[in-house]
Parts: sequence; C-alpha cells; structure tokens
Amino acid sequence: MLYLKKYFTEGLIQFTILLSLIGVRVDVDTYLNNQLPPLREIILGPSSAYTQTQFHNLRNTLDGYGIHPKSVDLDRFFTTRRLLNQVRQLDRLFVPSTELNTWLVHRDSDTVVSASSQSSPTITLDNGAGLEDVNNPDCVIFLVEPDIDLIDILWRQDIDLGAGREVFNYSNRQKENEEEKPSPQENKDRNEEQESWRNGVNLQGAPPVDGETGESIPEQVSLGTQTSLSLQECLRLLEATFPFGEETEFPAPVVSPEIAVSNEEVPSTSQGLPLVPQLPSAEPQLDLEQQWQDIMAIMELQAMEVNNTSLHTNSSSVSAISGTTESSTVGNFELSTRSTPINQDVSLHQASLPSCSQDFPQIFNPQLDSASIAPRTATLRPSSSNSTNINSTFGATNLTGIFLPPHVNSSSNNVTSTPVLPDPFSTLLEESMLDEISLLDLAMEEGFSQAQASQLEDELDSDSGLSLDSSHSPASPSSSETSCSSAASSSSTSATFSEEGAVGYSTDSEVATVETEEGAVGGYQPEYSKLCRMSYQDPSQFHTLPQLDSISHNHTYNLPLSSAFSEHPELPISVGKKTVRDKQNSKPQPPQDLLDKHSSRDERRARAMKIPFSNEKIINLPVEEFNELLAKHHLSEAQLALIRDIRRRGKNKMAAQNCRKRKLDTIIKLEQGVQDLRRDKARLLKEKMEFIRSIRQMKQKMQSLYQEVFTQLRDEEGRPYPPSEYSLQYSADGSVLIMPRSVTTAEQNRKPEKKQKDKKK
DNA sequence: ACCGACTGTCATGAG
DNA sequence: TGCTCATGACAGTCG
Repeated sequence: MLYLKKYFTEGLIQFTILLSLIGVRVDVDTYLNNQLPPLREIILGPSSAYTQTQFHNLRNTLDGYGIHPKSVDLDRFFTTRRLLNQVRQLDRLFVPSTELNTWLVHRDSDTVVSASSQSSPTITLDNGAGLEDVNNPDCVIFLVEPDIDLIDILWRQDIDLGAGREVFNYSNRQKENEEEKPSPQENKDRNEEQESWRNGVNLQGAPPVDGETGESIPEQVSLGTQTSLSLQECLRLLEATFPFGEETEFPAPVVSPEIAVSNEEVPSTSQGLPLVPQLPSAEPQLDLEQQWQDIMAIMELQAMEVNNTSLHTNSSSVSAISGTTESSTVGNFELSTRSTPINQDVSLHQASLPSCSQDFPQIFNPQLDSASIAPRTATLRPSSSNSTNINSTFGATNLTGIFLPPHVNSSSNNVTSTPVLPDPFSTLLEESMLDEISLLDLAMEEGFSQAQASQLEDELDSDSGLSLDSSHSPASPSSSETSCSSAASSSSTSATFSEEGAVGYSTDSEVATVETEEGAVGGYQPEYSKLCRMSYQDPSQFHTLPQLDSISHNHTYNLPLSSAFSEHPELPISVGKKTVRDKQNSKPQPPQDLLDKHSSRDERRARAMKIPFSNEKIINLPVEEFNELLAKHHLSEAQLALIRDIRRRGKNKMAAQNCRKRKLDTIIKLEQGVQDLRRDKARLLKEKMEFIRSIRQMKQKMQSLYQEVFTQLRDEEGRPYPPSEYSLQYSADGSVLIMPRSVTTAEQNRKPEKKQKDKKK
C-alpha cells in the first residue's frame, strides 16, 4: 500500500508533468492501471469515479491542425501534446472511449467565409456533407459519434412544436451583446442564430432551454442561417454529442447552426485532413470523470500555451492569425481537435456537461455580447503575454507555482482584466471526487479522529501498540522473579531437574514468545506469573536473560526429585505441608526433610511402598521398557497398582500442564492477532489520511491551474474573459469550452433533477 | 477466613 | 483392548 501511494504523491505528479513538458516520455499509467489496480480503490473507493481521459485521441485529432498557423514548430507542438497526454494517463482515471469535439466557428458578419476559402489552414468547412453552408455567420461544430436518428427526431420535434429561438434565450444574450458590439450584421446574425434556435440549439446567452425537454442547453455557440441540411447536420452532431432527453450525463449541447462536422461528414482541413475525428458515441460519464477530464484539459491548455509561447512571442502574431481566421472560426480553444487552425491554441468546445456545469456554477456566466459573442465564444486563446507568463510559470522548475491559489494568480496575471477567478475546481472536484474525499474524511472523523490518527501513528512508530511496561505488570519480572525465586530456592535440586529434561513445552522459543506477549496478555498475567513460579529453576536467569524473565516452563519439576528419592527409599518420607513448613521454620534441614519436602505424594507413596525404581522411570519409560522393568522386579499387587497409578498420574499431570500451556499459547496468539490487526488498522488509516491529503493538494493545484489558464484566455479582440461571466468547462472528451456562467447555472439546476431521476431508477 | 491462581488428579473421550 | 494424549472438572495448595 505504501509503495503504491508514492505514485500519487504530489511530487511524482509534478515531476511527471515537468518531464512531459520538457519532452520526456513518462508512461506510468500503464503500470498503474495494470499493476496497481487496488490503488484506485484505495483512494477513490470501489466506485471509482476517476476515469482516464482519453486525451490521446485529442492529440490524434489535432495532428498539427490545432496549432497556430504561424507556428513553425508544429512538431514540437505535437510532441508536447503527446507528452501531455501521456502525463494525463498518469492518473488512474478511466479514459472514456467517447470523444467529443466541438467547434465554434465564427464568421464576421460582413464577410461570408467558407472554411475552405480560408487562407489559414485551420478549418476547412468545405467538406461536402453539412458544411456547404459555410457562409453562415457563426457556426459551432460538434463532432461526435452522432445518434443521428435521435437528433433528427428531436430537431423535427422542435420544429413542429414551433420552438423558436426565444426558447433558447437567445434574445437576452443578444441584448447584452448589442451594447458591447453593435454591428449591422448583428441583426442578420441574430436572425440566423434564431433560426438555429428553432432547432433547439442555443448557442449564446443565458442558459438556453430546450423547448421540448425543458433542459437547459449549453450556449456559447453563435448561430447562423444555413441550409436545413447543414443545420441538421449540425444538430445531429450536437445531439450525438449530447443526446437530448437521454440519460446521458451531458446536457443537450447547443449547436450553432453553421457547421456541424462529424467524421462522416468530416470537414477536412485545407490539407485534406479531417477536421474532426469521429468520436465514439458519448457514453454517460461520471461527473468525476468529466471533471477530471476537465482538469486534464486545462492542464493541456497550459501545456499548449507553454509550447505556443515559444512559437508566439507576442500577441500580434496571435491576433493576426485570429484576424484571418476569425471569420471562419470562432472556437479556438482547441485541445482535442486538430480542426481548429484558426486559433490554434485552443479549441472551443461547446459542450456543456451537467456535471461540469454543476462543477462550475460560478464560472459560467451568460453574459455574452452580441458583438463579442462570436469572437469570445469562438476564440479562446491566451494572450501572448499571458502565454509568456504561463511559459515562465511552467518553465520554472517549481511547478507548484502554477498551482498557486486563484487570488495569487490573478494578481500576477494583470493581462487579463479578469478579477479573481472563481475557483472552478472547488466545484469541479466537489461533486464527485471530493464526495469520495468527503466520505473518507467523514469516515475518518467518525472512526478516526486526528488525535486518534496521531496516536495511531505513534503506535505505528513503535513496534507495538501494547503497553509492555512489565515493570507495572503483575507479571513483571520482579513479581515473577520473586515467586520463581522462591520456587527455585525451595527446590534444592534444580540441577537434578535439568538433567531430567523438560517433558512439557518449556522451550526457549516459547518462553520468549510468552515473554514478549506478557504485557499484552493483560488478564492472563497472573497466570503467567504463576507459570513462572512454577517453572523457574534458576533465579539467576531473571537477570541475565530478559526474555526468560517471566516464564520458563518446566513441567518435569517434581519427577526427578521423586525419582531421586524413589531410588533411595531409605530416605524418610514426610507428608506434604509438613515438609514445607519444616523448611520454612528451620533453614538447616536434614537431607531427608528436604527430599520429602519436594516429594510428591506418589513419590512418597512409592517410597512407602518400597518401589525399587524412580517415579520418573515409572512415568517416562516406554510401555515396553516399563513392562520389562516391572517384569524384572517381583512386585506385589499393591506395588504394581501404585506403580501404574503413578505412571498414569504422572503422565496425566504432564498432559495437564501441556494442555494448560497450550491454552495460554492460544490466548497469546489470539492476543497477538488482535494487536496485529490493530496495527494494520492504524497503518491503513494513516495511509488513508495521506491519500486524502494528496488528493486535496492535487485539487488545490488543479484549481490554481484552472485559474491560471482562464486568465490567459483572450477573445479575438485580445480582451480577457471576465471570470464572473465565463468559465471553463470540460467536455467528456477532454476538450475545453469557455461558456457563460448562465449556462452553467442552468445546467447546475438541472443536474439535481437528473440525480433524482437516477435515484428513482 | 476468604479469595484467586496454580497445580495435581480424576474421568472421559479420541486416536 | 490397551495405551497415550487431551481436556474438563474438581480439589488441594499457596500467597
């Protein structure tokens, strides 16, 4: 577990990112995914909402077409993207197979631009299928694996229902736009866009609402008039991306009328390359997955920015590019598509995801000027100056700098008039990823407070969480020593005991085991002390052999003595307590008294019966030898009976001792098991806390990164996007969209409903 | 005198 | 069947 954890440490992530940025391939994801599957659940739990973002596809889609036209170092650009994609795989997140590409294409009202006619190699809208109407002002392209049938049906339904553009809240936005950027063409565009609204698509302004479903529709796409075919195509693509009325997590995206590009109708770049990669059907994605993809998308943005910085040293180059491409391309926030040559830096994806919207409630603002709509929505490119900043940031060895809190970044980034960006990641991660964290925290709080955690940590530091302070233990060596010493002192023939050999369980290893567990035994300590008293023969061992302090079983204690005496029947026989008292009262004792004192009843009986051999032999001899022994001597029935009783009792006594020791051993082992489990528990809890810590740190970094990226974004006029009005949102495929907050809010409101529906299911 | 722990012994059952 | 072992129960011993 611990070694798994390191892969998630902040240092590794940062280092990996750094390596990727400098062109070093780091392919850890495979190992993590294949070799360390438990890790996901360690952090995320069984229902891991983390999903790998399939950014690799994004890079494939770009294939050099997402880079700035003026950028010469395309190879470097793509290398960087590839590396970034690899870095993204470092996370254990599931990479959705679905890929969604959305283009927001903007055309100046004055100039009707067909993508194919664009001098810039960026977007070629001339592809046959739904792009013939390239002249339409604004166009958003959603590239998806379309569920065309469904989309078409929905579209037709909207038409039949008379759903107008009003339904999609276009006018509101239009009003706002008028003030900022009134243009003669605007009305025309507006009409065109309204036309698109009829299709159930709202591309701009406040959160549009699907006239039929009532679902809010992501806006930000400028709509233009276009042929029904192109419109349908666009809608199809859009719907395919965000199936309306389906159970997908994604809200129905609002598609601008102009251009819808799918792989089938793949718009190709001037080079003939498909503008949009065909995307697998969008599967419902977990919020967390989306969020993570969003995060990764942002990271990629930064990375791109870094690379672009080297290519574009000043904003003029960017603006020039945007100027040329502006008419045809609005969406420049290209992370995943190669089809956005216009503002190669970024492909703007229109998809708004419910989950994402929830995650970015405060980020999305529906304030889009009509004038700025097209440029803003379409062009999200970091200013060159900002790019420089980013570059410097990334260039810095200390990657942590990019993860500074929002306010910090905002202060540093003066270029963007954007005030402190709302923390998108706070919401981004909260919904799902942080939910798990919260659960962990909750679990931790409930069952494992910080104090407990520290305590457990201390326990972990120590070898044992048990209180092994034997000095305070009843079974401490002192007490044991006393009893044992007394026992040993009482036996004047300890040497004899030794030579008789241990019959029972008294082995050093066992003794050691018992000793180590002495403190853990707790309630059994008195018993141990007794055992000690019972077993010790040499008091000196208490001082020389600590591990033998407490217990040393020798269950043969009385046998040698008895045998010794038995073999000397002439010795006087004394009875039980009397001998003991005699010894206690008079220290100088006759040998007979000492012998009697240590004689067992059977020994005394044997002596009384004049048994010619020792009890030890009687007890320990094998049956055959025992029988031979009996045969050698002519014994009376009484003697034979006594001998057999002695043998029986002697064996039973040893058996009883062994049995009791086994009991104790079992108890000790159980106690050890309990302690081991406690230690494991403490260790696991400690690891869990560390993981939670790491996740939080990552979250903070992501937030900072988000804001960093956001502050770098500029519309086509070079103005920053006000964070109060716009926010970045991430689609399932990892593409990044800049969307008005109103959309997000609407989506957010809609999300709970979906959740309820899910619960009902 | 009482109590608890330890120990030995017996009875019993299993191998 | 006898022997050995394990174990519960009981009682004696001891502190």
